[in-house]
Amino acid sequence: MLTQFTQRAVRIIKNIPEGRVVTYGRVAFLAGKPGAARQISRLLHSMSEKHQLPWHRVVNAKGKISLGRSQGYELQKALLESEGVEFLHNDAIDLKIYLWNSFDTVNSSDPLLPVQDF
DNA sequence: CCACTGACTACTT
DNA sequence: CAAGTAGCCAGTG
Repeated sequence: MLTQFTQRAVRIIKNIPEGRVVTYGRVAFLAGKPGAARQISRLLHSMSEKHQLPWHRVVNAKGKISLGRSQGYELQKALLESEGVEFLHNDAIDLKIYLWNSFDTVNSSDPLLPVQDF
């Protein structure tokens, strides 16, 4: 039996558009449990295959990939780059450009329009 | 029920 | 910037 939080998180992750990313904390926040970022990683670990989640579109708050080299770092980076996500010199993604807010697509003609943080 | 573990985060040194 | 700390809470045993 999955918790409501988990179900919401799964739905949110499945809605991340191609070429955009979200942070663990953001997913937790949108799922109703701010600060429960760690549960998202656990969720991805155990359910990404079963629910066909775009797990590679989830990165940490620094805009970096949290996977180790032996855990799929290269694969995640390759998948993101194939969707058009660009990495900076320090292997980080510019969240001002690629972070998906779930709200910024409504009135935006440009999907890459920078989102404001608050 | 208790203890422990995370692909995390924000805050403080 | 690096390192430490304290929250976080679903799974697992």
